[in-house]
Amino acid sequence: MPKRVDHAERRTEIAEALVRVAGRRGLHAVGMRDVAAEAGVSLRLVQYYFETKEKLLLFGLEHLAARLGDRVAARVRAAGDNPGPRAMVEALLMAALPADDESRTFHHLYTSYAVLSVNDRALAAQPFIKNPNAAEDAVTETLRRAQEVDLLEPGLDARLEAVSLLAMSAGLGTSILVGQRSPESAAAVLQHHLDRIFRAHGGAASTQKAPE
Amino acid sequence: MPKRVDHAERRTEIAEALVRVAGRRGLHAVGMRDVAAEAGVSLRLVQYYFETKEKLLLFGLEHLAARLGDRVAARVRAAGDNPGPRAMVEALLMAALPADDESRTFHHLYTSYAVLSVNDRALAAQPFIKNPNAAEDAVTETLRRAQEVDLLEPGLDARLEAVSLLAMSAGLGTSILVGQRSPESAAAVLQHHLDRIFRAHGGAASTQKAPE
DNA sequence: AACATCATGGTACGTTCGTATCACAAACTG
DNA sequence: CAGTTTGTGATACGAACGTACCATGATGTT
Repeated sequence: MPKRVDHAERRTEIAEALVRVAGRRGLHAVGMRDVAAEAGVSLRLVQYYFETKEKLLLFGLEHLAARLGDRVAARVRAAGDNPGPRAMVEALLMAALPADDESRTFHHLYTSYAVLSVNDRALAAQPFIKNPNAAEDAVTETLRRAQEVDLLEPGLDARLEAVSLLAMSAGLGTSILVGQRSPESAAAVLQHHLDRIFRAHGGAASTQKAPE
Repeated sequence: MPKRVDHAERRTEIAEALVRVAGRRGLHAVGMRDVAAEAGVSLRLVQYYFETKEKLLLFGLEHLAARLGDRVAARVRAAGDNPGPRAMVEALLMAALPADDESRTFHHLYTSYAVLSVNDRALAAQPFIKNPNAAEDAVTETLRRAQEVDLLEPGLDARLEAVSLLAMSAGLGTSILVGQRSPESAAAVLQHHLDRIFRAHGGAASTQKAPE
């Protein structure tokens, strides 16, 4: 049986098993044995590809962040081949809302990791500062470009608006997660705020009606 | 030694020990023995006053929510004997930001519980829907009163603004918690957004200095 | 004074968890 | 073909955890 095997691929499979089972039962309740069972391999194998649980968790977080990034990028791409600034920002923010099962899991686990990172130096490093900062920069840059072609209300501070939007999106995401708010109502709140920032004008391709 | 003892008081002491130790080491890492040690009692005692760990956690959450409520109320009261709507909203939102150690612990643990509540029906019930809804109602009501005396920019939807503000505050809180943003910068973002909603006018006692 | 009840301590039990160990077959290397 | 490396299984081990059990002194009641 033991043929040569691609470690990276194997690790990814196991990490995805981790994400699945953690999404179902909560990150705190996941053990090595659960991950092994979910991945359909033996406990020993999980140990073999990640020597320790902490390394598994760490890799799981990186994997999760990467997948989240992919997802956002896909949404932005899906907004059209040359999307306007508003459509782009909208896609980015909406992708971050836990609307479907997959993004719900993302949000749930990302928050779980965030909580762990408060007490675990190793988890804190990258994803909770670098990634949000990247998102902030991206939104800021998009807003700046919108400003240059006069698509924004005058007198706005692009970075400040970017931070506000992302904070709002994150906060709304959490309230969806705990069941306080529906995804639709959260999306409406975001739309409303975008309406306030972007100038209303005739024929743009962004504020259509009901998204999926 | 065994004299008659006030159970409620005892339970509160233990719950506060739970909050302290959980704030230090993370909720996931707290066991009965840790709580007992922190409270300076025996393991048996913790078992005696809360038969099961789940009940301890549940009570801890209730206690935390109540203390958080007290804290917000105190901040609002501290805003003056008859604070204007803006000062009131400001106090409420700022109190929710993890600026000092105590509110940092609040935010940390509240988020921990929120994550647990996704998979634990018993934890979900009250605090993550009822309390936020109450806050939302309070802010909405305050904004409505501000509208009546023409303190807001015209044409705003009070409830929508309240939701936006609270979501932003929550999102900023999390980013402070994970170390992405400073409390000062988060406060500035909130102030900026309040400036946009409330009409600028001469002598209010709220929007003092410069952001960043 | 006798007795029930309350508060508390100590400790044992069964489980689960992360990790380590032993064993072995397949695949590559020379 | 011999030998080393690599992938995989089964299982054992020690620690920690939540809970249960047993004991006992203090308090209140009759």
